[in-house]
Amino acid sequence: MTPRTDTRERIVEAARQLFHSQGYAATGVAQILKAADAKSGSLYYFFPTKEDLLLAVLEWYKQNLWPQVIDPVYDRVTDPIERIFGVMHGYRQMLTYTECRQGCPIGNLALELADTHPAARQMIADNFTGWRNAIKLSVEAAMDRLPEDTDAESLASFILTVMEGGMMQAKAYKHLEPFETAVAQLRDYFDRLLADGTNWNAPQRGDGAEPLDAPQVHDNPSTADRDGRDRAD
Amino acid sequence: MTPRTDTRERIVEAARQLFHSQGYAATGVAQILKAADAKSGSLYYFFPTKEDLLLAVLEWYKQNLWPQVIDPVYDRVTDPIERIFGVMHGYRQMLTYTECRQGCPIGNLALELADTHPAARQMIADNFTGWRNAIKLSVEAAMDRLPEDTDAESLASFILTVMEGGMMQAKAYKHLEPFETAVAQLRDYFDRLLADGTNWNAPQRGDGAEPLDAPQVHDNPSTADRDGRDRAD
DNA sequence: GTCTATAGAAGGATAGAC
DNA sequence: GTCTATCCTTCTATAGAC
Repeated sequence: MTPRTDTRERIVEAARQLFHSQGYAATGVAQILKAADAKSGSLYYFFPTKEDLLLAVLEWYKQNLWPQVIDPVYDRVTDPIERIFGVMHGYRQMLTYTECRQGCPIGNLALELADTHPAARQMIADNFTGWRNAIKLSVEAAMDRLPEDTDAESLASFILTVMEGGMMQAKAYKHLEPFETAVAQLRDYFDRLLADGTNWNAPQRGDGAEPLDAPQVHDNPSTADRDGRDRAD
Repeated sequence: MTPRTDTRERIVEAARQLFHSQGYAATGVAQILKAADAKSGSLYYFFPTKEDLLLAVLEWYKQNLWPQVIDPVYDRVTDPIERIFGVMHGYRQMLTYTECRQGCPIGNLALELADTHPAARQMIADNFTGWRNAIKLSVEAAMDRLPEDTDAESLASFILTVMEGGMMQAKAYKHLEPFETAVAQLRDYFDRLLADGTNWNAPQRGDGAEPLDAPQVHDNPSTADRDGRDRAD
């Protein structure tokens, strides 16, 4: 047999996708092996237990936060406030592609495993911290437009809160609306924070800080999906 | 044997607690039976499948939202804004009692099961809708102090978003701080909404609408847990 | 590193007596 | 309605050849 050098990665990738769409406990090792086209001998050669495979998946998410989630947005958008909403827009697009299935992989695993799998809980917390730090960079970059007593850490944490809470409801309702609403309310909050920003010499929105090729990044609250249809399927 | 008349309820209650602390897939029928002191014959007499038991648990949560969550707060607090933060405070207390374990039972089940168990997903959505409607009542009661274009439904949905996102992070970090932060930021948002409220003839906070016996309901943002210790265990 | 085969426990669910 | 006994599947993990 030609020995494949990517077996470990294929197993991690298959596990990652299955954990995301079905959850950890509901995904059997046999199912992962089938999806990865591998045999149990290979899996247990790389990972002592299923939980170690889970930790590798969580490590993958940690490593891929910037290349997969942050960079694509921060490369297109320069204005710090719009970078934040650009990241939210990225999740919105994911919800659209998946018809609101799956949601946030870290959030899913957090609620399923935090109480029963201590090592996984720590990795999940690390993932949240990484995300919050990425957003915090943008909050800090916008500090000159925000109220003087703004705590960048708290505001970044709140943005994570809104993202996770919005994704959860979108998944529960199988509808984009609750997520759109959450983002629109967060935008309203930011508008009020910016209106209260005391440093009027700092650059404002629309002064060229926001590139022209990223208009789709701005979620317009007034055009949020409000067609009145029932949120159920 | 003395036939017990509460067997069904004991099974539902045991399942409810175990699903809350371990998740649905991770909880075995045998474990439920042991906790409920019942035998499989009884369980399958009342419930055709484990999933039907899950639906009964979700029905229980629906029935108990007002008596267990809303009424205890609304009975103590009359000011509509403080009622909202009183409900948040109730969850804060639960997090304290459980040392940030468990979190929101509905949120947990939402992320674990929404994609794979359609009937459960619908019940979960119904639970969210019930919660949102309860909060919406208070938002509507405060409309005369909020900006004219406030959408009570959206704001109530956003409050649910903040609650769920905050609980998730508290569970992931095993620390109250992210929840406190979320509530403090939501309070800040409300303060800004109220400051923008145009109807200055409407009753304001501190005019007696808020009862004196409920001072503990107000989460003071400036006293939020900020001891700087690492959020891990 | 990967294969086949399988151990050994736990999973959900059923049958039939009482 | 509740009991015991058990069926059959699936689970995680291991053993040992290659």
